[in-house]
Amino acid sequence: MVELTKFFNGYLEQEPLFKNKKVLQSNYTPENISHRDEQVKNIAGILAPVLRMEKPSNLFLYGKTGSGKTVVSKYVTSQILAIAREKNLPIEIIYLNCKLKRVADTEYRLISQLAKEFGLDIPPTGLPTDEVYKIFLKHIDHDKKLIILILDEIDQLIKKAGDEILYNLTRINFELKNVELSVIGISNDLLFMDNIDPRVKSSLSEEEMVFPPYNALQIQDILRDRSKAAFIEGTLSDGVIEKCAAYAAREHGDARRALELLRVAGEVAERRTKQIINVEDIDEAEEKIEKDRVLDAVHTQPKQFQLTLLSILDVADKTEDPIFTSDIYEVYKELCVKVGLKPLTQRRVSDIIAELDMLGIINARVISKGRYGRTREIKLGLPSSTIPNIRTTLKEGLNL
DNA sequence: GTCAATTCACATGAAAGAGACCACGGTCTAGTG
DNA sequence: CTAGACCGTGGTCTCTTTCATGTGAATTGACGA
Repeated sequence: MVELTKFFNGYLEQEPLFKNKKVLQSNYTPENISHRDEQVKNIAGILAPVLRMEKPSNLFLYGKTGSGKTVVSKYVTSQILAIAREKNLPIEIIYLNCKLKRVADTEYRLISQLAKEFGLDIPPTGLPTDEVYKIFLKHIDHDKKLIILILDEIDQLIKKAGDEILYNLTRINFELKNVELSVIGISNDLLFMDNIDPRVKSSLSEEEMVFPPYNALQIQDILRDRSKAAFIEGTLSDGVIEKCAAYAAREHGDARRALELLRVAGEVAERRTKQIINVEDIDEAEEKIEKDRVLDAVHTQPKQFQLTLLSILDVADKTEDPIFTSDIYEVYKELCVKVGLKPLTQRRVSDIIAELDMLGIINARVISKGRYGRTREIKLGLPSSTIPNIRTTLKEGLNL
C-alpha cells in the first residue's frame, strides 16, 4: 500500500513531458494545416455554395492513409459550419467512418446512424432497411436544410455492402423536397471506383481530388508544428523528429503513423521517468505499437481466428521453409481437436488467412508453384521479440 | 530446343444456411375498478 | 378494461458451408531443327 502511494506521489512529482497529448492523437484537427493548402482551397471552393444554400457537388477524395484527407475535410467543413452557425443557416455536416465496426459498415447501420445524428432512435436491428429509410426521410424532410455527409473509408462500406447504397443515397435528393444531400466520399483505395455501377459513379463523383503522400520533409514540418503544442519545451532530443518522419516516409508518407510514433515514444519515455525523449525511445515505440496492434486484433477476433494464428505461429516456429495454406490447415485441425472446437472447412480457413493478412499480422502472398498448384505463401511480419508474448496470450485465451 | 497443352492445389466467387439478436403486432393472462 | 407477458413472424448480421469456377507456371509431350 505504502509502496503504491509512494509510486503515485512520485508520478505526480515527476515533470510531465506532455503539455497537451491530444494534439498528437489521430482525431485531432489542428488549427492550420501544413502542406495541404491547395487541397484546402479546392475543397473550400467546391463546398462554398452551401453558404448560399445551394447544393454543392458531390466530391471524392483519394489518397493513401495518413495523407491528410480526413483532416482536411474535417477542417474545411468545421469552418463552414462555424460560418453557417453565425449566419443561422440550416446546414448539417455529418462525419461517418465506415470502417468502424457497428457504426456504418452496412446500409442499415449507415442509415440508422444518420438518423441518430438527427436525434432519432433507431433500434440496432429488427427493422427492414427500407423502413428505416422511410422513418429517416420523413423525419428529416420537415424544413429546408442542406446536409453534407462525409463518408470516410467508403471503400470498406462498398466492399461489404455493395454499391446500391450509393445509388440510394443519390436518390434521396429526388425523394426529398426540402433537404438536399451532398456526399463527400473518402477512400484509401484509388482503384475502387472502377468496379462501381457507372450511373452511380457519374452522379457521385462529380468532383475528384487526389491527395499525394507527404514526403519526409513535410512530415517533419507537421511533427515540429504539433510537437510544439504537445510537448513541454526541450523534451525532444535532436533527431527524434527526423527519425519519426523517416519511419513514416518509408511507409508511403503516413503522417498519422508518424504522430502516433511520436506520442507513444513520449509515453514510453514518461513511463521510464525520463526527462527527455531520445531516438532509442522511437524504436521501442515502434515495437510497442506493433505489439499492441496485433494483441488488440487477437483479442477482438473470434476464436477461430486465434486458433488459425496460433497454427501459423506453430508452423513458422518449426520450419524455415515457406509455409503454405495446407500446412496451416493440417496443424489447425489438430489444434481444433485439442481445444475441442469443430474445425472449419479449408475454404473458410483460407479466408481467415487472407483476413489476417489484411490486418497486417501476417504476410500472405498468392503464388503459383506451377505444376504443383497455387497457394498462399505465408510469412510472419512480426518482430520476433513479440512472438512469444503473442503466443502465450493466444494460448491463455484458448485454455491451452 | 521450342511451344502449346495439361495439370495441380489451391484461390476466389456466389449463394445460401444457421443461429443470435431484435421489433412489431396480436393474443392471452392477470390485476384493477 | 387495461397493462404486461408471451408468442409468431419477419427483419439484420456474422460466421460458415456448399458448390462452382478461376488461375499461373512447372511439367509434359509433340514437333521440327
